[in-house]
Amino acid sequence: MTAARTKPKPRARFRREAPEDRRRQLGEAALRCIVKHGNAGVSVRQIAAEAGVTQGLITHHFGEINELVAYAFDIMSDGLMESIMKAVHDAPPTPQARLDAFIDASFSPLLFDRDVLGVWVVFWGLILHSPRMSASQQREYSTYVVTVESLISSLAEAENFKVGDIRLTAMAFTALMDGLWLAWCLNPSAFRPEDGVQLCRNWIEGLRRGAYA
Amino acid sequence: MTAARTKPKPRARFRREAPEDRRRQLGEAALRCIVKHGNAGVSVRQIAAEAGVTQGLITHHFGEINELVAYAFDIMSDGLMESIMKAVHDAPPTPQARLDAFIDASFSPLLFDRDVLGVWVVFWGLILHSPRMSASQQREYSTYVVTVESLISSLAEAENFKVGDIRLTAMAFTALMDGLWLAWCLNPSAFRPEDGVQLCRNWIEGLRRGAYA
DNA sequence: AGAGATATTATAAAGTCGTATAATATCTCT
DNA sequence: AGAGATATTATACGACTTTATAATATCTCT
Repeated sequence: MTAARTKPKPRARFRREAPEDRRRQLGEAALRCIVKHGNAGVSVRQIAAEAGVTQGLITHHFGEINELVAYAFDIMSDGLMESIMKAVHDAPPTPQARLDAFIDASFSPLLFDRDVLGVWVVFWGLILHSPRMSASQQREYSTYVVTVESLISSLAEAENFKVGDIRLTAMAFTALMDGLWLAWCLNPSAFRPEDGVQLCRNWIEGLRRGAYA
Repeated sequence: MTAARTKPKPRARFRREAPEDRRRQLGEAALRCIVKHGNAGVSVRQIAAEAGVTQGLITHHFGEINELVAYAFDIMSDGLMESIMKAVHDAPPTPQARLDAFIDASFSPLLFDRDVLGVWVVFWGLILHSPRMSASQQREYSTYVVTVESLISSLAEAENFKVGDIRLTAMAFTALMDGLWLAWCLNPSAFRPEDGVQLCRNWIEGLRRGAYA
């Protein structure tokens, strides 16, 4: 035999990175894959390719792929929450201005985005079938609602109107915003983001007029 | 050769059915698979097994699997819409009673159901990536909003209050209900269905008080 | 500079996926 | 009752999936 029958493929060069860095890279690659292909993007091979590494690395860092996806969810929800909170923080310190900033940020192109919903829809699907994902979602939802509660009750105090059950009311407002987000992303020609902002303001106006007392 | 090397498997007996019947059977089998396994349930083999037929039948009746899924979406949305409209139709013919019936039906166990949301989440994921699915969704959403518009404007007329943009307002109410549905299904301990009904009534109360004029 | 730790690659195994093909059983119609 | 139409089965193929394994390159530390 003149030529080697087995050609030992030359091993690719690679950088060795800290586990936490690599985990984050993989998580972000996962998000990009989900944006591009939806549920079909949740695949060890695709994510590894997107991150520019081999598949074994995912097994090594996360064990099973579900763990990676749950981690990606945490990255994503932390990021969104952070950008909203930044907007609130940067607003003038009046209850009205802070609530407006919250609404505006929610309907800004950063959040009010088909790609973002695409990722969330995939997560919702997993949450319904995985306790691990469900736990992450409950944490996320809870902190979100608490924030809304606080914004609303500050406004109520400042303007001296009554709200019956603050927690339920905050969940209603959250639901309204999520519902508008969903409807617009599924069908962007239905209304404009500004219309969504206005509808939220109308809801607040109902609150002022005592509809939730 | 004494024994036959190839054992020709005896062909299974089967009933030959009208195409429209078979299509519906396959569509309903698809829905059951999606309920059971979420996105993972969308599979030619699984659906065929669920329907008790072989895979080729799906190709034969639908060409590609996406077509079957779109058909399943139509079955499902028609069914839900029909059950809501029945409730409205059975209510006393006053605007208030009809709107209440609409709300109550939306929060009844038939609709306010994790399994139902599970199916919709899968559909949403497909809608975002498939023009075919998107077309079906737009039809569905449009008829839904028109219904809400009609219920709201009847009430406004009867009680003599003003609504600025009926269409946008109807979309807000739709969004609120969808958002509550989503939140509750993802986390059923967050609130009770009755709370959801109350929050919708509060929204209507805001409408009455002119918050959307 | 050399050794130990481990992050990373390469590769294989077993299974599922969607679609295409040809054979055939079932039904309808005359 | 027999023939034609077609709904249905069985099977094959190639691409993709997840997970497991052993070999190895890279880095850190002394």
